[in-house]
Amino acid sequence: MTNRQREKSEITRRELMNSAVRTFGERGFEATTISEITCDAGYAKGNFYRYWSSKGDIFLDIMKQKLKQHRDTRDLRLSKAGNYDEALQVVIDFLTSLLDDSKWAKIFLEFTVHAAKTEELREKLLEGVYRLSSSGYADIFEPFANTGREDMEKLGALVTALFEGFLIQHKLGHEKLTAEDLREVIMVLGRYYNS
Amino acid sequence: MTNRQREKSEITRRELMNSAVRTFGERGFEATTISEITCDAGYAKGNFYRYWSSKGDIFLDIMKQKLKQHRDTRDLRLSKAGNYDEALQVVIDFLTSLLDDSKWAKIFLEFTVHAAKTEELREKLLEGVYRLSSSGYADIFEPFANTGREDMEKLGALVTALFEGFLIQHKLGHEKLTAEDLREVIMVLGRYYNS
DNA sequence: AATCAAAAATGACCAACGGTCAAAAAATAA
DNA sequence: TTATTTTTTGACCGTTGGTCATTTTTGATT
Repeated sequence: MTNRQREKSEITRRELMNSAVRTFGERGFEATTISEITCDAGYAKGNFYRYWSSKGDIFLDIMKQKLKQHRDTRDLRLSKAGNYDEALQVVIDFLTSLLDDSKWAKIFLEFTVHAAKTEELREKLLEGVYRLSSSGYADIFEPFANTGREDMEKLGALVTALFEGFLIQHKLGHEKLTAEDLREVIMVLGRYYNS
Repeated sequence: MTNRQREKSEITRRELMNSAVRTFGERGFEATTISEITCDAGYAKGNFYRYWSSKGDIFLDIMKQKLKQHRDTRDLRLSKAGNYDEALQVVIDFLTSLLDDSKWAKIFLEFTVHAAKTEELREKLLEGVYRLSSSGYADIFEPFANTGREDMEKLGALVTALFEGFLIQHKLGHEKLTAEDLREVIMVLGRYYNS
């Protein structure tokens, strides 16, 4: 395989990926079809499977990529945090930044529940790169916390649960809870689990 | 239509319904097919649509029925509650009883996320018979609460969000949070929103 | 018992999906 | 020009939810 060939493959891959991001973003995970992705990019359906093994496979790629952006911003700000309350603020801002892209947050949720049905996808999702993990949160809080790691992991899991439950309600069009409410409750829980 | 005919229809409906409950319970919402439901009951596929208009339609029936059982138990106990803390306990026990049937709780969640994609199903789900609604919780807490209805509705929405976020984690096989943790957090939030 | 209309049940059929794969097209090496 | 490898194609497969013209069963009427 020459450089020129590798380049062509790389271009095709990128074209398909861009088309996938656009289409998933417009129509969600389940409603998006492989044909849509490939035809929009100017290719035939079969070509998709040279680059990804399934619809879930490419979505994991997208998810990892999008989450990384948010996390990088968060980690930068986190390096400047000096105490527990500031770390809590950074985490809350991180969640808020996910919510600002609420279309994608909802699509992630749709995919998460879909993935729970498939052994392979479920395992990948638990790896941590793809999800808000409780141990990830624990790593963030532990340096500043008064209580033990166990409590911080629980706090992390609770924050994730609240966030995803919040998303379900917004997916259904039930908007009783605001992002501000979420922030407030996480502060309350954050203090509770650090005392 | 004679009585005998109505009876026969009623029997068929019940047979299909039983088959559906069994199959949904074994294989979840998406994985269950209409053919499975009808063939297991000894009928052809087409007959299903004489009784329900879609797969989602029959599932709503099942959901309503199962939720009603839990709610009836809850309301009975609620009538004996004398103060805010006791009402909170009853609500927590209600959620725990849903969790004890965790297989179905997860299937409800699967369906909820599925329904969010369909205009018709989404609207029905918001009606309240099919879901833990924030106004329903507010009705429960309001008579005993120090704070206003707005706060109680927020508390209700938060409890639902926590519960469903908890379910997502368990669907993925991530069991950092226990039912006991859930209980504890709801107590914390319950006190916070009543002060 | 024979006839007929209404109700109940059937299953072939449809369009759509994710995914497969042998074969064609394009690019490279000889 | 020819041979080989890489890239792309699109017909095809099995499966699904849902439709509907047709058949079977039922019960009333003569």
